[in-house]
Amino acid sequence: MYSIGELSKRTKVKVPTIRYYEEMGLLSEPERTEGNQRRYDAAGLERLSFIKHARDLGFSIEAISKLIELQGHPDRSCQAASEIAVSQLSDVRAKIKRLRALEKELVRISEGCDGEGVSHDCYVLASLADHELCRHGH
Amino acid sequence: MYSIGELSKRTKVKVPTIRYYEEMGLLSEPERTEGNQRRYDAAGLERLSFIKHARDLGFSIEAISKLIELQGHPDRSCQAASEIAVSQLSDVRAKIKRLRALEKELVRISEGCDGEGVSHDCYVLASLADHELCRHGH
DNA sequence: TGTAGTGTCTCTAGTAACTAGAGGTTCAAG
DNA sequence: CTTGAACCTCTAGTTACTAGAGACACTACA
Repeated sequence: MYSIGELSKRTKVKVPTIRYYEEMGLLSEPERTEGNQRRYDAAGLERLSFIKHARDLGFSIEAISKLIELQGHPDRSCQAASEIAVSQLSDVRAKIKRLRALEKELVRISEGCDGEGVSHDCYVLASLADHELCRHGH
Repeated sequence: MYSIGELSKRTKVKVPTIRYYEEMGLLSEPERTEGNQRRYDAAGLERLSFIKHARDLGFSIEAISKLIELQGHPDRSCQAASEIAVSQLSDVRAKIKRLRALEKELVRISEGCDGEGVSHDCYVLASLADHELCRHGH
């Protein structure tokens, strides 16, 4: 049996975050000692590792909830799981695309100013004030 | 003079967001009609456009505050502005890098499951449960 | 067995950048 | 002069946590 602190060390999830996951229903309520402290078993540790890994991959709490639901029904079709993963992937790709456009624009803006002039002539400020100066859509 | 709704249409910033920016100190308090409604002038419109553009580029409210500060002192060095832009750029690049790693991993995970099996054998679920299955660091 | 020190408990509030809604007032067109 | 859209303020909700207060529990050592 692990205390919440132990679990935290093993999974690298902070203690308050573990309690938060419990409140959100991602972790089921563990046993308690007589003194009301949480004690986790191996299943609790596994579950938390799953959550942590999914969060690291950017899955939302909601998505993780659904995935956990599925895990609990090993006989059910895993289409939903596949869909969640695919949607997460397209999410990530959309973000990358957008960030690349921003990157281009920021490079251009930064290059226009070496920081040695005076605010009045600053290309950074001018670029932000006037969208027309932008080369790429964003 | 523009009403808040007019300003909203011209800048594509939603009305409550404009009020929010005012509360955050990004926009100075505009004049009011006798009936207490906000009325903006050309300067207000320009300022809001600046904010909108910067937000679109991912600058934080805090960063924008600093940039506006600088705009108000045209004689001051623009080094700070340059630094803010550069830091925003490296932020964006870091995000892209991280998202690329996630993308790779998600592609791999998604490809392992066509959604036609059963949850018990699902590669998506297995991958999330076991970090060891991951090829790339994240 | 006593005690010190660390870990844990619950609860509230704060973070970023908004968004939504309630309940009431003002403006502008016809 | 009326009607309906736009506006006002205020509170609370969103996401995924994080921080802090004040109190209680556990463990190791003397």
